[in-house]
Order: sequence, then structure tokens, then C-alpha cells
Amino acid sequence: MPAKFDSDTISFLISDVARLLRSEFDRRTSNVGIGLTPGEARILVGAARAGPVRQTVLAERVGLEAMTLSTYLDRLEERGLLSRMADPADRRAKLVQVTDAAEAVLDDIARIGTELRTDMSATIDPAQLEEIRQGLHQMRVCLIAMRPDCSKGSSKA
Amino acid sequence: MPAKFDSDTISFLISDVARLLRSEFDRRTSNVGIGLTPGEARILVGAARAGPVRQTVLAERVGLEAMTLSTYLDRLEERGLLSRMADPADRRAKLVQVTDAAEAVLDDIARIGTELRTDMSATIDPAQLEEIRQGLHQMRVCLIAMRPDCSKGSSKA
DNA sequence: GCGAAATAATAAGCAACCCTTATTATAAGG
DNA sequence: CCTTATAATAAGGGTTGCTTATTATTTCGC
Repeated sequence: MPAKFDSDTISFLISDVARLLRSEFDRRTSNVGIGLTPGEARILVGAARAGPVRQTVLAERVGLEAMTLSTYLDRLEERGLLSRMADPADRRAKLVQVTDAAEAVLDDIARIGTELRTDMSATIDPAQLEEIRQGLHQMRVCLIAMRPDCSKGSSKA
Repeated sequence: MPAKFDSDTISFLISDVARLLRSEFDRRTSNVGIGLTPGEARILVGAARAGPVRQTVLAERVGLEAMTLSTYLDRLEERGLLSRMADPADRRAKLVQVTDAAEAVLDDIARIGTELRTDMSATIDPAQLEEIRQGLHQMRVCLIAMRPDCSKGSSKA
């Protein structure tokens, strides 16, 4: 079984880096006392960016199923970081919006995210970093196109 | 809350791509009838690469805690894909080794992994791809160095 | 109008992945 | 020999994400 496998392929590296990134983000937010998991932070940021937005739209925007998102929103709402109001235009729907109380947390998240990105790419040339970013973006497009439900035009592309 | 957050940062992209990659790998291995999760495949490949190896060493090499690895090995052993033998040099330790039956599965994994890498980077220039690979490698090194237990000299670097 | 089909959110439950803590068996050092 | 360290694991938990089914509402065809 000689060099049939290479553990430094792009795919292995991506999953390694993703795992390490998540745990490092977790560690840093814990230290600051935010107490949000990376996933929760992600949703909160997505909600902040999207403004008052329906859950289905937000789910599609952050790349999750509606049900998965709903559970996250439950937790964030419990912590008072966002609110769900009835959509006046459709009584089935709810509009999600971050609360004022979320501002400080969002600032912390933005700061920690920036620091983490800086720290983990300290040894990498900015131009190369931009190439990496664009390459990853293209990979995301490719992978989204492979999914069985390729019909929905995901905004992630 | 204008452009305080960018969902196309390296960090978001990495976690997105990792998630999509995992589910696509899962889909492809299911289609072939392997029935291994990406995580299991990863461990199997790691074991194949490392040869007869102690669990602690393998755990460190694949970047998991010993206990996490042990559970994976249980499943792989149940399927007859690897075996644990007593280490003659230390009766506490066990040596992990893939079985002959694993060969076909390993071949499938290698093929699918290669195909997947090719497909997801079809639109990317090979030279740029290599830069991305190296950049991710450096990120992994950085992130490993950040971990609290930075004492253990991880071989992942 | 009005009944059928689509849609928004959610209840319920499961799978994958990874961790920590405590325990057992064995080894190694003073 | 006895304390300490190490290899594996038992036990249990947490995060992330999914699918399926249900309820409330809207919309569309007739």
C-alpha cells in the first residue's frame, strides 16, 4: 500500500482546516464570554446581514434546510439576540430580525472572525490568499451544482 | 448594519465547502455501495497509510482524540475492514491494520476521492489549485499551533 | 366563491462527528 | 514495591445538519 493515498489533498485539507477553524472560533468566543457556537454565530450574522427576512429566505441564504434553521432561531431567540415577528404580508411566515442586544455580540463576532482570519493566514501572501478565496468560491459553486436538488437557484453561488 | 460582515470570507467558504464536500462524498460512496461515511473512510485510509500502528499514534496522525478514534475503529472492525492485534512490545497497546477485504474498498475510496477532487475543481487552473493546496496546508499548520495542547508535536504539520 | 395544491414554519426523530471524564490494564521509574 | 504514567475504552454529552410528517395559511383552477 504505497503512495495510493495522499493525506494532503485538497479535500482532506479542507475538512481538517474546517474542523480546526470551528474549534478555534469556539475557543475564542468562549474566552470572550459570548457563549455562542460557530453555527449560532453564523446564523446570527446571516440574520443581521439579511435584515428582516423570512425564515425560508434566510435558510436558503445560509445554506441550511428550513427546519435546521428553525432550531437555531429558537436558541437565538431564547437568548434575546433575535426576534420573530409575524409577516404582515403572509400570516404563515415570520420575519426574523436581530435585536439591539445582539449588536455587542455581533461586534465581538466580527472582531474575532477578523482576528482569526488574520492569524490563520499570517504566513500567506495576501495575493495568494485572494486566489485561495476565489478558488474556494468556485469549488462551492461546483459542489452546489452537484447536489441532487440542483433546481433551486441557490444564492450561495 | 451595512457591510460589517462578508459571507464570502475564507472562513465561511471553508466551512461551506467542507460541508458540501462531505455530503457529496457521502452521496457518491453510497451509490457505489461502500456504505462508509466520510469519517470512516478517512480513518480507514489513515490506517492503510500508517500500516500496523498503535491507536494513539494513529489518533494523533489523523487529528482525533484517542477515544474518538476508538469508536471509529470499532465500527470498521465490525465490518471486517481492519483488525486490532495485541502489540507484542506492550500489552496495553493494540496494533491496527487493514484487512485484505479492505483493499477493494480502499480502491473505491481512492477513485471516488480523485474523481470528486477533479469534479469540484474543474474550473480552476491547476497551478492555482496547487497554490490553494499549499495555502490550506499552511492554514492547517497555523491552526494546529493555536490549539491549547500545543505541546504534542503533531505530525499533521 | 371554493376546493385542491402549494408554501411557511415546526414537531419529532435520527445520523455523523467529535469531545471530556473516569476506569482498567499494563509499564516504567524511583 | 509502589507511585506515576500510558494505552485503550466505557459512559455520556454537545454541535451540526438531515428527513419526514403536521399545521396553518395562501393561491390557483374552476
